[in-house]
Amino acid sequence: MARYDPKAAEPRWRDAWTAADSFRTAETASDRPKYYVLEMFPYPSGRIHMGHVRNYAMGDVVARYKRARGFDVLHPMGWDAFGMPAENAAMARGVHPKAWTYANIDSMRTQLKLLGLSIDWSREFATCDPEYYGRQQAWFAQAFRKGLVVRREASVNWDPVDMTVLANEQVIDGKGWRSGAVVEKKKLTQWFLKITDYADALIDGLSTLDRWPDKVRLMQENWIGRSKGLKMTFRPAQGAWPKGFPEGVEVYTTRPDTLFGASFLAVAADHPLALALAAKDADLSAFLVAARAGGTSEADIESGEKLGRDTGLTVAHPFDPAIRLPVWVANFVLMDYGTGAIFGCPAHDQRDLDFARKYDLPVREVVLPPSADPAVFHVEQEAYTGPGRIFRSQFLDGMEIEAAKAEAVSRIEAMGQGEGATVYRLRDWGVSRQRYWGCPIPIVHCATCGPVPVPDDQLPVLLPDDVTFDRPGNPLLRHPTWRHTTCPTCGAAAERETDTLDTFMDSSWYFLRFTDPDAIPPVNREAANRWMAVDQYIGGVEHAVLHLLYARFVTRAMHDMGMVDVQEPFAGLFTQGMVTHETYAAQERLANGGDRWLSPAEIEPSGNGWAERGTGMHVRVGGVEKMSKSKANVVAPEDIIARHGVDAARLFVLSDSPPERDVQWTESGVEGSGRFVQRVWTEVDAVAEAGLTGGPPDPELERAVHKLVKAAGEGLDGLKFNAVIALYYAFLNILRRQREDKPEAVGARAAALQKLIPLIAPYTPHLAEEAWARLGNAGMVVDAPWPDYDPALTIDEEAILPVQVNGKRRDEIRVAFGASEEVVREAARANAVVQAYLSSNNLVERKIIVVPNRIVNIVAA
RNA sequence: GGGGACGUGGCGGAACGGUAUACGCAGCAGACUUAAAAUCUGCGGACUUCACGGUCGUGUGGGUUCGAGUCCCACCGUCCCCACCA
Repeated sequence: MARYDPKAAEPRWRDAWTAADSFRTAETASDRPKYYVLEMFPYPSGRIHMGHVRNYAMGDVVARYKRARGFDVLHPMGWDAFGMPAENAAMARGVHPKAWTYANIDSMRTQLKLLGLSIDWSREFATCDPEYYGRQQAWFAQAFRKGLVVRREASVNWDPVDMTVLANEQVIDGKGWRSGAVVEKKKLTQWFLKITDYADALIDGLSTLDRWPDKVRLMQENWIGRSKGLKMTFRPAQGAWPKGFPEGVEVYTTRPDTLFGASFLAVAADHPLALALAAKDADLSAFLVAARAGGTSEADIESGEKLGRDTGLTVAHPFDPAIRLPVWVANFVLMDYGTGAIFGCPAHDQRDLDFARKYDLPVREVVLPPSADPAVFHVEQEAYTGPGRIFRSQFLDGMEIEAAKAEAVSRIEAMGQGEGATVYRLRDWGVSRQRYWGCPIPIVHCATCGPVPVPDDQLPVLLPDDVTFDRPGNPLLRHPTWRHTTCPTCGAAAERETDTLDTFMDSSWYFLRFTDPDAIPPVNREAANRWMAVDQYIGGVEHAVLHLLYARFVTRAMHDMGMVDVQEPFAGLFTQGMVTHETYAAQERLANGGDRWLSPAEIEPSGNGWAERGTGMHVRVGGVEKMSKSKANVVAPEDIIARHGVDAARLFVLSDSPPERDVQWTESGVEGSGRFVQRVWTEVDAVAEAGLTGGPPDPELERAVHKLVKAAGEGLDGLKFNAVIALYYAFLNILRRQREDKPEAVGARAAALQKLIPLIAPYTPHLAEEAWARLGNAGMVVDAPWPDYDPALTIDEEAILPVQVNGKRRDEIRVAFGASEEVVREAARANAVVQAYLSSNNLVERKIIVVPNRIVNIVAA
């Protein structure tokens, strides 16, 4: 019997699919339903890694399955091709970012094609193609005209390594998401997309995304951070108030119910009042500098001391002007949230309490916990934030917290000193990047007309090729001629914007462009209506509040600009886990004391451990971690494919763990997947050798295959790839046993295999084609429909029911499937083991619970 | 500090509230082979029993239920997200 040779068969079938153009998207809409499968498109680093294999294998299984199920499938691929690494390569090696990027795309495309993915490559594009970014510029210009794009000076996150601004979402724990450098605050004039205009829509839209993980929806909701409260003004009472503050200070609070507990006001170090006072107060000025220096990393907050300065000013309490509150500047008040000022209620807010204890400010309890004694209740070092009734608060006394909030808000509103307000944590999306390798912002700055969007007939604004990277900073800014142009409106000499767009802009609408990559407008509305929304989007959870939030925003913005009809781009989202591997450290350490990590290729088995290949030195096995160059625990997809075939690799990354969890790559595991491939071939080859027909029927095998078809489809609908593969293994065990027990039942096994092969085709498509041909089928399995099943054959004739007494299994009985409760009850009563157990323990039957076809429980006492 | 997820054999994991540990990996024993590889067969929760069997077992402690890995409460542990957000 011949072994299956993946190395020979796999390229042959890839060529056959290409020759037949099997994955070309249906050009025109049919009466078949549509299905849009998309995996997050890759950054063209130059090499694919196992994470790509897993991501694209999942998408490919879904795409091939839906195709077999009769859907018109759109399954495209492209490249998220702008970004810093191309410029870094230019600076390090003198290669042009464009040449570097396109060369990487070429080699990555070659590698990706080895995976045998059912992708329509005719729709491929890169975001650095002028045909793509030019259309992005058209959208941006239109958004500018609609007022969705604004330019303003703002305090921004500055990455000193990449020398560019970062959006809030791109700062992770105080560091740049790509460079890892500690981010600085800078005042710069920047372009912003007004994502905050969509804060409510983006939160409310989440409730329609019922095929998204709850976790991602929650993360987005928290990121947008909607809170309802009161914005109100405290009027000046005493002190030398600087000019410009006749009304006093406006604060934001979510606890207007605790207004009578106020003991101070605090403004941020960047607050206009603090700045005005500091202008004439050197001591305060020094304090502001120190307060701004405090970081926002975890350690800073943990150890961060509450610091403040009394301004000497006081304000009047709105409900009782006799009460005067001092105004402080405090380091823990943030300028860019709410109004940059708060009233402090130490008894019911931990930060305010810490501050009050430090500076000896009054602590006045106004919320009485249930069943607490008002005469005794005192807050010491822990603020009380739980439920209760208001006391010591005049007209609010006796109210529950929510009622008191409502009452306080309406009184303040009636007094004209404020109003109920909703504030958000979300900030506008700063999209200016001071970099070369990105989409030029299509704006011209004119001395008389101001910023003017470039008209559509002058797009794209092309990136110049002749740029230099010999100095840090933005090459566009120092290009001798590029930025000099004329104003599109008045024709006078003018300058181009030299900032480029955040690359997250590029990935915020590419899924729309895939529906018609050659469209003249950014999006072909008809094509988008046919294909959108993406039915199944698959990618890493690390984009939960980056890409996925931006893409939702841009799609909604395009909708409101009349460009598309969809509002939510991704109807179904799946966040897959990473590929991990054990780590191996050499016995001796590096000079700096760090571990010298060894790659899996550098070690060999030794005793019951590992030794370094060549030296034989003992190897320490470290933790299981995400594959990374720094830990050397990377296996290259090309090597795996060369050794085991791509089908085994695809199968393994899907089989060994649930798809949302990390999967640990092991050599023995992928060998197991290789065995699966061989075992399928063994069964196919055996029936083919025997002539594919003849012999007795095999009802047991037939039932098993109908059950399998049902379960495999249901499992795939739920993306339970690992569970489905386990069923295939179990079925192979049955098939092998039947072949040994009833070798003559060739026709029955051939029939079973005719159903099995299309089931495995989404996972191991090359093997499936080879087997399909060997089974005598004319066409390719890629064009074969998903098998159907007879529901009557998915149930057994006989049911084996465990019999429990008081919840403990004592024996089992066999009854006809679907037998009535009465029949089951009598059979259980008649069971000898049960009778013996009851009588020897002096138990009498009280009740019998029958779960049809499942279990019987005799309740006895 | 706030929010969320998850704890099941040696390992990855499976299990509509209904026989816990399917399937895979590793391991042990055996068959085939001169031998090895490959392949195939069998055995693998703990304690106890010659055996049939019995008792205990899904992080810990309670609860709901005829019945709990699954639902509820508390705790312990691990991981993820957010974070002086008023």
